[in-house]
Amino acid sequence: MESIARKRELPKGYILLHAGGICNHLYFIKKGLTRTFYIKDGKDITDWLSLENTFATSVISLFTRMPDRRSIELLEDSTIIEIPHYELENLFAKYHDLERLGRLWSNYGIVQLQQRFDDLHFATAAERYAKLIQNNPTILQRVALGIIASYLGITQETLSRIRSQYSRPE
Amino acid sequence: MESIARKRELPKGYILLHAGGICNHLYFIKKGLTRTFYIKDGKDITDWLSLENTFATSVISLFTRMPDRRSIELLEDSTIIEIPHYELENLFAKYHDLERLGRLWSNYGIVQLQQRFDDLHFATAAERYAKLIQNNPTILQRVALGIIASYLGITQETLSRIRSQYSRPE
DNA sequence: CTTACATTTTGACAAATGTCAAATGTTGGC
DNA sequence: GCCAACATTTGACATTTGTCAAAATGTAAG
Repeated sequence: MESIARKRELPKGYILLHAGGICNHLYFIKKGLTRTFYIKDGKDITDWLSLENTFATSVISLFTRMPDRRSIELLEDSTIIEIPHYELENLFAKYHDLERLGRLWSNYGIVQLQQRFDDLHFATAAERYAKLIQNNPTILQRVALGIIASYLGITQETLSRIRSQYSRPE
Repeated sequence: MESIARKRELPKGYILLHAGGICNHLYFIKKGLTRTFYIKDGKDITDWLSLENTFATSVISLFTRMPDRRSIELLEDSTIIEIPHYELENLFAKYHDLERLGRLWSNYGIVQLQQRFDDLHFATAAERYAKLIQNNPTILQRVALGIIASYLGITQETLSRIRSQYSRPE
């Protein structure tokens, strides 16, 4: 297995994936924190945050083998296990049980994405913020507010105002 | 194969999946059109539209085996191929090649969902509408505006106003 | 300790979208 | 053709969120 996955210790700010490229790896975050982001109309949009023991990648690029606008950046010094796309595919082709694991992993990804989709679809900014800190109380200590705001689909100023409501209940 | 999947001719308005239940089927829409929807704060929210030759299901419920708030309703008389969850799993367990197909289908689902997620994340209502009619010019003739609006994450009145802008360019 | 820089908050105002009600348009029996 | 039921548009106004600028706060290096 050591020939397939590669462990890397990388510093805060390191770019795992550059925008406009094809994503050839699945990244497992052993320690640390990444954000997946892209630039739209000059604005920096954070698409996803991956904490320790979760995966990061551009799913669109990994699965379609086409370029994607997303980049992945380390927000802290991190330990990353990177697994090349072709190694995964080889394993899946060779071992039925691993293919099953791959399928279940994809299904789990759909469920997570669907839940975030639902939030964005018809939840208010305040509801989304409440859910985030409930599911992830430590995130505020680790990620700048501007990034959190963009992750939630709002501006930093709006998030700041939601927070000030929060602390002094009417 | 005929013992696994079941073909059904069903009328407009038929409910394929009831809210609060566990979704035990993957539905392939051979002919017709379905919407997946749920009620939030008394409002009817259309989550997904499945045209012919695509699938409909509650992915959350199908994959987690837990109840979900979503229902699936036929918007036209339709021909549905329904495949029970356990038949799928049996096939996947038996045939590695089918498991691969299942995995690739899930990956394709992620890509689609990611694209809709991106739209909702930081595209304006007008951008989302433009994309929908570009990808699916016939949808307006087949689906009521209120449903389209909710699918796009806006109210019917806002959609109506976006449309009137559209027809007379400034 | 203090300067320099980045982050967060606040203010004033603009733009986008929602709400509710009424008017208009469309469709399918009878 | 006419009516009833339903779908769509329009109007007036409220609410939410965004924009831009400035002030306040936090943080790290010398």
